Amino acid sequence: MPARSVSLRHFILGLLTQQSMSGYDIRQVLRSMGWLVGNPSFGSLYPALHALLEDGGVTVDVDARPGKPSRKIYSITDAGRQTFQEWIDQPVGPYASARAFVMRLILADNFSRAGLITQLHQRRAQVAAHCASLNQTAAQEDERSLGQRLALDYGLALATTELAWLDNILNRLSQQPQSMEVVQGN
Amino acid sequence: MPARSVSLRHFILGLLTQQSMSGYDIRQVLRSMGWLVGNPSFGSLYPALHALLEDGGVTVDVDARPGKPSRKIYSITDAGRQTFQEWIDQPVGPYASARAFVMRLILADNFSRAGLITQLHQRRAQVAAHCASLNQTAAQEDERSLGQRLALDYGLALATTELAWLDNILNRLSQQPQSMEVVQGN
DNA sequence: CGAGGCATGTAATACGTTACATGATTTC
DNA sequence: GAAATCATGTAACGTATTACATGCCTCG
Repeated sequence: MPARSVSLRHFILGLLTQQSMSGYDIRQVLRSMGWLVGNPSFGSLYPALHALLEDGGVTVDVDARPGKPSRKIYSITDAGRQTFQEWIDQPVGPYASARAFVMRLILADNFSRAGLITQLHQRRAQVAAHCASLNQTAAQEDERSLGQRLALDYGLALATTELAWLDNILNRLSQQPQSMEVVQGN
Repeated sequence: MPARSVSLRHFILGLLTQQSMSGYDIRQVLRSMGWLVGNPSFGSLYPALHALLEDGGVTVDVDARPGKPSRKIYSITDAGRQTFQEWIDQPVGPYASARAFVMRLILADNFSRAGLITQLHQRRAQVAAHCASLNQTAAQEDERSLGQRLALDYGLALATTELAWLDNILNRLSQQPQSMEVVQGN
């Protein structure tokens, strides 16, 4: 019973809670996010879907369109929903990458509002810890190569921005607890 | 002849160009960078070193310290240096993650100054492209979930910061072409 | 004397990428 | 008519994670 990270499978489930779609569609969504979630190839996408099928997390409907290549539309089952909920409810590990966080962000609609806020707080704590650790490393008076100094500076710049962003969103969320249009201002 | 990314092996080689060290030491360096380069476990570190040994990229010296556990100090060979140079000279792929970039940054000392600037420019171009792609996605008037809007906003915030950071460093590098203390001003 | 750090390793497993394979349709 | 897009899939390969296994030293 290994505590798997296995994000792709769960991510697919998350997308399917919002809408039934084909493997190809899923890839389009992923692509539209650019780098953010990586560019999973079909070689990982289709096997993931097949695995989900076997586990009973999804069902297929073949959409045979005369003339055009037929599509396989995957829909999530109740079991799939439950699996997904269990996954998303558990806190992200302390070393979660930005990518893992973004994936959860994209599926934020599947959180309760409170769940979303919890996720954001957890991320905040982790980024803050990362920041502190970088600062600590930077403060050491070891000889350090130019590259290492650059990398530390880079990491701190990004982490600082992320903290500010998180605070910003958390503020908006607590100020306008009913609005869904948190990101509308620009 | 697959164009491998195989970063860990090359990254180890890069570290060894700066100093001979043991597997444990390498892990310490990695740890000191926090998230930036991930936390490769020994399960990947040691096999990587063994593989490098077989390929003749490194040599070992056993440092038997009476009383204490003996350490295996790895040193890079000429062949290893060459392998590393070839790797680092080739441009990063268009989908290189921040992690891949940071790894190259840390090894920046192994670039010529011109090489470093080239790397930074390449990264700049890629981040700019990513940024543009996110903006394009954001501009589409599709219905979009809260999560997707949040993720796009997040990605843009980070990408924008990264662009600014890159410009900043590139400026300093071109203004003070001889100084190594580019990151000294905090 | 127990916890945690130092120091090395192996084996099972699962995961993703790359390349390969197919075939129809739309666009230039 | 060639190239790109839609649409699905398989197989080989390499790689990382996890868990396991060992042993000594130091600090509290």
